[in-house]
Amino acid sequence: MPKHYWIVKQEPEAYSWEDFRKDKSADWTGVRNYQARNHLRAMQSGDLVFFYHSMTEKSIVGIAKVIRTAFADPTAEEGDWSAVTLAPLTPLGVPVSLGQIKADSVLQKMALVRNSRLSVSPVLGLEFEQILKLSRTKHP
DNA sequence: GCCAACGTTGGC
DNA sequence: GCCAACGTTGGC
Repeated sequence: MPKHYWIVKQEPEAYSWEDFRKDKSADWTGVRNYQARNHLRAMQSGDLVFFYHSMTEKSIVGIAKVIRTAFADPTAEEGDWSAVTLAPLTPLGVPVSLGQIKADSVLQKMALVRNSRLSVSPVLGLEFEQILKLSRTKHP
């Protein structure tokens, strides 16, 4: 059982869930924000990670898994930055939109909503379950 | 395309 | 150490 849950954001035009699925795994590099970096460093092997499409889609589209914990980001030319390796686990049955998240009493307090600019944020167990529940439910 | 929120930088 | 200016991100 994973101990922690996370959410990472990505512009689908830059690197989509579909790209990720084809690659089978991806090094999560390029994070240049200390808060986000610290979240990367706190990830443990087997932790589950929601994959969020920002900008054009604004929806959680899949679940990934941490398969390698934090290591020095090879793309960083200077500074103390970290990366992890993620692998796609499963797409969500129905993507969960930011609109749904904001309308949900459990989810509207999510770090994702409170700080929309943070590219890596923690997700509570309760929030994780609630998102899974929404992803199994069709909505108009 | 605009703007709000946030982070970073640099002058004092 | 404070704060104004600037840059970046992402929602609308």
